[in-house]
Amino acid sequence: MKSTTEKERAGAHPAPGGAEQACPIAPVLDIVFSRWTTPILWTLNEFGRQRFVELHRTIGTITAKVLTQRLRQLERDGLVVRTYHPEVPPRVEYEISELGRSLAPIFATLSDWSTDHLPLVERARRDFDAAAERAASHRP
Amino acid sequence: MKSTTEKERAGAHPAPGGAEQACPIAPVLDIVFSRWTTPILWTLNEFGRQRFVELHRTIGTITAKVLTQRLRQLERDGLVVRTYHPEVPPRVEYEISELGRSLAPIFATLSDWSTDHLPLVERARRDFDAAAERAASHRP
DNA sequence: CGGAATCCGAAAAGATACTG
DNA sequence: CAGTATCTTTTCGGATTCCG
Repeated sequence: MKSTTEKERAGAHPAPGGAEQACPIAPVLDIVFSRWTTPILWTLNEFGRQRFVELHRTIGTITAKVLTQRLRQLERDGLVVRTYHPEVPPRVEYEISELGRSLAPIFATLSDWSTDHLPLVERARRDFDAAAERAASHRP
Repeated sequence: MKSTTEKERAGAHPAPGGAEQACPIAPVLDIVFSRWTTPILWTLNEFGRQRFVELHRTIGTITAKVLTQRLRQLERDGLVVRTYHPEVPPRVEYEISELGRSLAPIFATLSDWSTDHLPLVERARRDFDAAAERAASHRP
């Protein structure tokens, strides 16, 4: 048995479900597009090397525990490089790797899509909710 | 109070946390890159209009409940169009919308990245695990 | 057939306290 | 400073049942 908590090891990925057969990009989701991995990668890609606290403050709402977990996973997947400086007080710096930098165009495309189409999504939501509201009032 | 289950309404999105400030593409994650939304969108984009059971079989492992939930969300966000045919037995068809189709280039880019870099990720994982293994054996 | 309602277990995330 | 350990809370997906 290892000393680390078995359930929270960096390698404990969710589940190799069956959607992977039907959708070729499903594996990428677990690697890049989890709740916090994308903001982390985006921040490191945008602002360059940062130490733990800086990263923590930049992202803002994430807890230190979750930040550590996600950073470990990203380090294991080779998207982030962790550098430990054995000083007092200790200093740890994170930077995006070459492999991680290869995601930059995807982030850029996503950002463009966001500015172009996000308003349409919000519009669609309002329409949908309004229609549902009207339908509900017709049969109480 | 509405008649639908409050907790499971299509509009019940997770949480407008604070990561949205730091990362401009965070909002897109909840819309497009949830566990099942991507396979659903990809399938509809690839194979065209399908009815509920077809979609269910194509994706394979998803349960009907979750498929319904995600389809509702996608419909609300305007990425998917639902067509109800009042017949016996009832027939419902889903197809990707114009807005949903605008995601196609992103999916293509992601697919390319996957084939190019996924092996490197797996390689990095093996290296990381091997290094961790060696480090662990040095201090038992 | 295409759902909706309900109950349930696993997993992620959050909060807090503590350490080298 | 940079985590780890532990506990609690929230969320998600799965299984089952029932209905028009």
